[in-house]
Amino acid sequence: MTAKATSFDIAQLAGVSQPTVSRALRGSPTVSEATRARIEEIARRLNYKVDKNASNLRSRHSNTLALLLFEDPTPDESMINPFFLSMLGSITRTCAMRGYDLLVSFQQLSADWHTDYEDSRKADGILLLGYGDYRDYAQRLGQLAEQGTHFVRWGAVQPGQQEIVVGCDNLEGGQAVTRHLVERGRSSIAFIGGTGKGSPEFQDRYRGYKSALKDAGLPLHSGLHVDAISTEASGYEAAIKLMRRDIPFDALVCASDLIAIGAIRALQEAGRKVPDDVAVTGFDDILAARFVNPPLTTVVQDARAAGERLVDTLIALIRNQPATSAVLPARLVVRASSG
Amino acid sequence: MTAKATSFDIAQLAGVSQPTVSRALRGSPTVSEATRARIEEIARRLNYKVDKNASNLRSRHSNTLALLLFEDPTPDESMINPFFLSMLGSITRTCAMRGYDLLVSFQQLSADWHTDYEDSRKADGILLLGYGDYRDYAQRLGQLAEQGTHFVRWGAVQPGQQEIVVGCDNLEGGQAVTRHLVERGRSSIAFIGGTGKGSPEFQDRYRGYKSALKDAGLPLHSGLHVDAISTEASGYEAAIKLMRRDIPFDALVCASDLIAIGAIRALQEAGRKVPDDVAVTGFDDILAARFVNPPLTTVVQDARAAGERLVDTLIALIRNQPATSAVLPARLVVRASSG
DNA sequence: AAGCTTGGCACATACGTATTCAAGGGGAAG
DNA sequence: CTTCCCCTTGAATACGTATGTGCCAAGCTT
Repeated sequence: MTAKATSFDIAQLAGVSQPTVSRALRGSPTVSEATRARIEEIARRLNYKVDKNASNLRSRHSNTLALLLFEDPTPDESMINPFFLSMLGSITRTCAMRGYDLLVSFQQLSADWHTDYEDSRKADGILLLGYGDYRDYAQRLGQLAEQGTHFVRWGAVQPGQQEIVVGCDNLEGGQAVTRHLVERGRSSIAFIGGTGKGSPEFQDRYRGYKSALKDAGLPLHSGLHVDAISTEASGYEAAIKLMRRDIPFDALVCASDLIAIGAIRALQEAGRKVPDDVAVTGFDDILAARFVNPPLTTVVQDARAAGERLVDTLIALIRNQPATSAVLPARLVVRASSG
Repeated sequence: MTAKATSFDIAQLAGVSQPTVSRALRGSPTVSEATRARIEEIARRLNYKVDKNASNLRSRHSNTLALLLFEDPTPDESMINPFFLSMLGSITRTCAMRGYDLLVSFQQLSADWHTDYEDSRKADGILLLGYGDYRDYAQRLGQLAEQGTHFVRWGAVQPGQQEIVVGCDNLEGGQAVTRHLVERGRSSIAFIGGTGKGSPEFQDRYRGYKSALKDAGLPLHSGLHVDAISTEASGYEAAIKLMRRDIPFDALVCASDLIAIGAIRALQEAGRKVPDDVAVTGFDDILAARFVNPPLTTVVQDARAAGERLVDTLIALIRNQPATSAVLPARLVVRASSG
C-alpha cells in the first residue's frame, strides 16, 4: 500500500505543473488534447483519485446530497415506511447518475437539521422525507426556504407554502379508488385513516374520497369514518370500532395498505367475507399487498419517478435553475379485494 | 444569510488565536476552562459549524462510512431485499450514535468500488451488502483486505477468507426450522432454494436442513430439492415443479420468505392445504410474512443487531482495534404455516 | 534566589486541489 | 519585420482547519 498519489505526482511525471493536471482532469478546454491524454494516462496508471475533501474545500461545494428521514416516534417495531425504502433505491440511483453522493440519516425531528448538513458543508442540499405533520413546522420551513437553504420536501403540497415540495397526487388517488368502488356497485363506503391532526397525505386521500362520493351522488356519513395511523394493528382496531357502530357498509377505503391489511383481518375474524360482503382498498402498494388474501386493490405511488423527481428538483435548486413543486400521478391497481 | 463564520472569526472575538479555537472546540486538554467556555459561547452565538471538508482534509479522515449495496442484476422490479432495508435503518442509527456519517450507494457490482470511496477519502471504511456469490470475488476481497482497505462484508462466513464478515447463523437457522418441522411430526421434508452456484446463505441454510434431517434419522431424498431464487414467482414455479415429481412430501423448507409465499400460493392452487397437508416455513421474517394466509413460520435475522455489529466492527477496523468476523444468532418464529 | 518544570497559548505550517493572474510562444495580420 | 492576439501553461495563492514547535509566565525544587 503505497502512499496515495496526488496531482503533484502526476504533474511531475507528465512534466507539467499541478494546475495543469487539475484542469486536464476536470475537462477544462484550455488544455491541449495531447497534454490531457498524457495526464489521463498517467492518472489511470497511478490509480489516482481526486481527494474530495481538498476539492470540496477549494471549490466550495460538495457534490453531495443529504437525505433526512424523520421517523414517526412510534414505539412500533415496524419502523420504516416501506414506501420510503423503495424510494430510497431510486434516490440513490438517481444521485449516482447525476454525479452526486448521498448522505443518509434517520433522525428524530430536531430543530437544526439544516445546520448539521449545509452549514458544515457536508452536503449542498437536503431531501426531507417523512416530515410528518409538517404544518407544525410550516413557518420554520418557510424561513429556511427564504434564507436560501437548499431543500426539497416529500409530501403533501399545501397552499401558501414557501418551500418546494414533491408529492404524490393523494387527492386523485383517493378519488380514483372510491370511484372504482362505486363502479363496482358499492354504495355504503367507509373510510379508515386520520383526518384531523396527523398526516396531511391522509387528509388529501380523505378529501378525494369525499369528492368522489359527492360526484357519485352518495351521502357522506360521518359514522362511516374512523381514525387510524398507518399500522396493521391500528387498522385492525379501527375496523372493529367501525363494526361495533352497527352502521351497514359494503366497502372500506383505507388510507394505507397496512391499515387495509389489519382491517381485512378484523373483518374476516368477524365472519365478513372480503370482497363479497365488504370490498377493501389500500394505498401504497407495499410488497405485502400482493400476497395477502385476497390480494389488495390499492393505489401505487411510483417510487422510481418520485425519487428521480426529488433529486432532480433539488439539483436544480442548488444550481439556481428554475425549480418548482410537483405532484406526481397516482395509479389505481385493481386486485381481488375490491370485488 | 451572512457569510459563514470561520474559526478565525471566533478567535478574533474571543481574543485568542485560531488554533486555540480549534483545540477548544475539539476538547483538547491544553485549553483552560475559562477560555474554552468563552469560545464555546461565541461559537454558539455565531452558529458556527466546523467545515467538514477542511477538517477532513487536514486530519486525513472523514468520519464517514460508505454503505455499498450490490443489487442482483435481476430484471425483477422487486429490487431491494426487504431485509437489507430494515438493516439500513439500524445502520444509519448506529452511525449517528457513533458520530459517523453514512454515504449510501446501490450499485451494480463493479471492480473498483473501493477506490471510489476510500482512495478519494470520501469514506474511512466500507460496508458491503448483497455481494452475492462472493466466491467469484473471494480472491479480490482477500487482496483488498491485505492491502489494508477497510471494509466489512455482510454475508456467509466462509473458511479461509481473508476479509472480515458479519453474518447470520444460516446454518443454525436451517437446522432450527427443520428440527421444528420434525417435532411437529413431519417426515418427508422438501427444500426449495439454491444449493449450487448462487447465494452462499442459501447453501448454509440447506446444510442446516441436511444436518437436522440426519440428526432426526430421516433420509435425504434428492428428489425433494428444487432450486429457486428469492422471488415469489420463483418459489411458485419451484413448488409446481416439485409437485410434478409425484414424490410425497408433508413439509417444505423454503430458503426465503418470498419463496415460501410463492410456494404456498402454488400449493393452495393445487388444492393442498397449508399447513394440514403441507407445512411451510420461510426465512427472513419480512413484513409480509405476518400477513399472508396462513401466517408464515420463519427465521428472523435480527436486523438491529446486525446493523450495529456491522458498524461497530468496521469502526474497530478503522481504528486498528481488534476486529473479528461474527455470526449472529438466528431465531425461529413459529406461526400457523407450520401446523 | 537561581534553575526547572508545567500550563496555556501563539506562530508557522501542512493538507491537496481549484482558480486567478501573468507570461511565454507562435502564428496571423499589417 | 513588427504588432497583436490567442493558445497553453506556470507561479502564486486561497480554501478553513489541525497539529508540531516554541515561548512566556507562574509555580516549584534545592
